[in-house]
Amino acid sequence: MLERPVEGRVRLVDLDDDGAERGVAEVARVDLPRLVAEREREHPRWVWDDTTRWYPDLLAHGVRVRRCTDLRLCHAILRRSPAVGGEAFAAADARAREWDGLAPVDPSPVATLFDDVDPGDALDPVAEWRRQREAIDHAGDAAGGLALLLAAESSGALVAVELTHAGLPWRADVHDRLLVDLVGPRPSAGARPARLERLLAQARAALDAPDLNPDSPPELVRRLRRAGLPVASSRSHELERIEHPAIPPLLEYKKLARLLAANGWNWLEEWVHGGRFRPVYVPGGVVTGRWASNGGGALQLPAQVRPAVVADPGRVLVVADAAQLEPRVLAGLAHDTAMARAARSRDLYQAMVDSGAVPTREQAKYGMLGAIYGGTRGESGRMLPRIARAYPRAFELVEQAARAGERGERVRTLLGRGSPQPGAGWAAGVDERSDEEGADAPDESARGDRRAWGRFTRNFVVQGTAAEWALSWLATLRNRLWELGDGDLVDRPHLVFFLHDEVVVHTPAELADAVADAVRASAAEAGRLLFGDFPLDFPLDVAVVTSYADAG
DNA sequence: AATTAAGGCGCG
DNA sequence: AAAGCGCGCCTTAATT
Repeated sequence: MLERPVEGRVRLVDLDDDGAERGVAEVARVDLPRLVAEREREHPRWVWDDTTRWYPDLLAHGVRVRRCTDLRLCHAILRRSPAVGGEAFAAADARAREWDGLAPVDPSPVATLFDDVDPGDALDPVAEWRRQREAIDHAGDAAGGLALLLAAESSGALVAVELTHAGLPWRADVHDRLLVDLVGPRPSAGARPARLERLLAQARAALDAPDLNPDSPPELVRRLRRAGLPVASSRSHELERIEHPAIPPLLEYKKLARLLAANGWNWLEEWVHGGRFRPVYVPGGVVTGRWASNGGGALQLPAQVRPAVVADPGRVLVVADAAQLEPRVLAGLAHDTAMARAARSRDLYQAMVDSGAVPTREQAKYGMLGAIYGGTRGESGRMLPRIARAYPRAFELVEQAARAGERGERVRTLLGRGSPQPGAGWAAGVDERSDEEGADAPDESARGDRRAWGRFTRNFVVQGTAAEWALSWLATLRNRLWELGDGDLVDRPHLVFFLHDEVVVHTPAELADAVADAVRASAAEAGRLLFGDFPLDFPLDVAVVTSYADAG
């Protein structure tokens, strides 16, 4: 257990499995990396308040740790866990509640450990660790799942910092050439590149609007209507259905303007340094347990710029993504053997067709997505009865999650992550039907609120459990990759990108096959961790490439 | 001048 | 094509 530094010294408390103190050491914070490296040989589990406050500096000193408990992330899970009475857990005493407010820090090395005042300084990690262990001990049937979840979440915290440390290999010269080829040379600040000017001139001429600002949606809608085009918005997919000479240049302008705003030269200057893109990943940043990211839009890297992600000389990228992860997870979650049978095929959707459940692959896909997201209209809605008939257990699971949400109840993932309580004022008016005012409008909107929340909880159980599979995959893979090489983290095969159901590993070329094997073995292991012996496959699409753009 | 909301679109 | 879920972040418009 590492405790926050006081006057430049860090206390290190040795705890045994029962939580008893075996000893205490103190070390100057500048000597901490060396001490951690020494103790790491015994493979301890490091317990600390928050990985973002400790690990960047350790990595900067070349120290990688095998496992940890991140009290901040574990606290966040437990306080929402129905199995441990989350609210009661957090409210146990004022001290416990203070952990609610602890925010991760931006993991620029150096700054973190050495800030004069840190909200974490007031917290007692030993006490919190004991509270958490006690909460799990009293979680009954849910204890095993929660323990696995907390371990996986903590391992994810290590991966997140390692991803930032290593960075995604990024060729600024390739990116620049790509931009120049698309829009022309970089103009002076504030000006439009040549290609955009040409497209805009065409659109302005066709609309007879010489001063049109195409970046203002309200103005664009006004101008289009004035030209006789009955549009409700300026969204591209709506414009695509219109036949008019202004539309093609406008659509092309929007596409390129978007690329330039999100991933143009400004982005390149701000986010790529020394041949690496280093976004900040935020484990647990999404309610469902998915990661979020901070800065640079890491989880929205457009396919358009992926050619710039290029392995270093002598290295390759191993890109792997889990095929049709959410339906497979749902099959396991619901113990739906018919669906699991389809999930044993490489292409789950085609297998649904082959078994006679639905007529076409497209319909299988939309039907399944509709079941998971709560679609009611279009092809999704039409397929639901077939899905319900062919896969009753899976269907019933998501239906129950939706109904629970509509009642304002909480749902949980396989390992026990709980959905949030609907906010104050949620579905207001629905219980006030006795009011003789009889306001219909609040009732209507309350019903809409309930349905929407039901779609959220329906999706929560699937997306959240898929996130647990992905975390388990990541945690297992991290350890296997470490064993494949020698030296520092970035000298070995190491993770450089993670995107919900997809990973990118940067590796010496000669280890590519071993990495591909490790990626697949880790996926199988994640399936066993979550679903035990239930027969379920998690096939991956794996590509060994020089550039990210060449995968998939 | 600074902050928030809205519209839009990229990713899974 | 969108449909149904979850995000981050850009620009412009509205509000404080």
